[in-house]
Amino acid sequence: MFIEIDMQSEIPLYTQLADQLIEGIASGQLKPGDPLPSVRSLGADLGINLHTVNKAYQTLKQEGFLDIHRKQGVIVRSGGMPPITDEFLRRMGRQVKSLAAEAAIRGMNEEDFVRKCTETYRSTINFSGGDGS
Amino acid sequence: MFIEIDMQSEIPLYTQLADQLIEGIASGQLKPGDPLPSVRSLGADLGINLHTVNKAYQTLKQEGFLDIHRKQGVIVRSGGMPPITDEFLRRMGRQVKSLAAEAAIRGMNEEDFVRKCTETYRSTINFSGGDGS
DNA sequence: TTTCTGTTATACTTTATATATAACAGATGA
DNA sequence: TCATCTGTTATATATAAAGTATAACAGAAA
Repeated sequence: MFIEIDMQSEIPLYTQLADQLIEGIASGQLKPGDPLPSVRSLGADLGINLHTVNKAYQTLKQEGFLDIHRKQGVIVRSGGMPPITDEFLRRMGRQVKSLAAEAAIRGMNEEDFVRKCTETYRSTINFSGGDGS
Repeated sequence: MFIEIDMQSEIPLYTQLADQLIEGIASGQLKPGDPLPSVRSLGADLGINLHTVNKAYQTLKQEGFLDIHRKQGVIVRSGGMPPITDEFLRRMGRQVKSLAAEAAIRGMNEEDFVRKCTETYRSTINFSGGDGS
C-alpha cells in the first residue's frame, strides 16, 4: 500500500488513513472493485490498531466510497460513487472560506490563491499510474 | 460583535471563534488597531467560558494576527500582518488536496472546483461594510 | 477443521475540549 | 485611595475524542 501514517501529526490517525484512501481513489491508484487489505493486516503494516483502521473503513463505507461484503471483504465501491451533496458543498465552502481568509490576510491575492487550488486539483487527480487506454 | 457560535457543531468553540475573527479581519469588519472585547465580556456575550475565548485570542496572538498590551487590551495587529509561510502553504495544500480529491470523486470537474474556490475567496474578502474611499 | 474475514464488546489510557473558581498584578477612573 | 476592569495564571473538574489491548462471535474459504 501507498499509505503513510505520521504518528507525530495532530491529525487523527483514522483521518489520515481515510484521507489517503480518498486521494487514492481520486488519483486512480485505487479503482472501483479493488480490494483493500484487511483491518488486521493493514493495521499491522502501518503499526496501528485494527480498530483505528476499522474506523476509517466504516467512515468511508458510511459515506459511500467503500463496500464491505462478507465474501469479498472491503473493496472500492463499484456501483457508482456518491454525488455532490449539499452537505459536501457546505463543508467545502466552510473550509475554503477559512483558508481564503487567512491567505488574503497574509497577502495572497486571488490569482495566486486560485492558481494554488487549480494546481492542487490537477496534481490530485493526475497520477502517474494512469494509462490512456 | 458579529461572532456566532454553534454549540451543536463538531468544530471546537475556540476554533470557531478564531476562524470568525480571521474572517472578520480578511473582510475588513475588523481593521488594524481595532479593539476586541475582553475575554470576560465576549465570553458572556457568546455564552462560553472566558478561558475558551482566551484560547482563541492566544492562538491568534501566537500566529501574529492579534496584539495584546497591558494598556490597550486585545487589538487587531497594526504593525503588519504575518506573511505567507511554508507552514501555511503546506497546511493549505493538504486541506485543498483533501477537498479536491473528494470533489473529483463526487464528479465535480476542475472548472466547477476552481469556480467555487474563486467565488469563496471573493465573498470572503468583500464585505458590504467596506467603502471605496 | 483450521484460518481468515468483519464485527462487536469491554476495558483502559491519554489527550483535547470546556467549564468553574480563585487569585494576582497592572492600568483606569472616580 | 478605592473600586473596577484588564490579561494572566493556577487548580480542579467533567466530558468527549482518540487510540490501544484483548477477547469473542459468526460467516466464508481452504
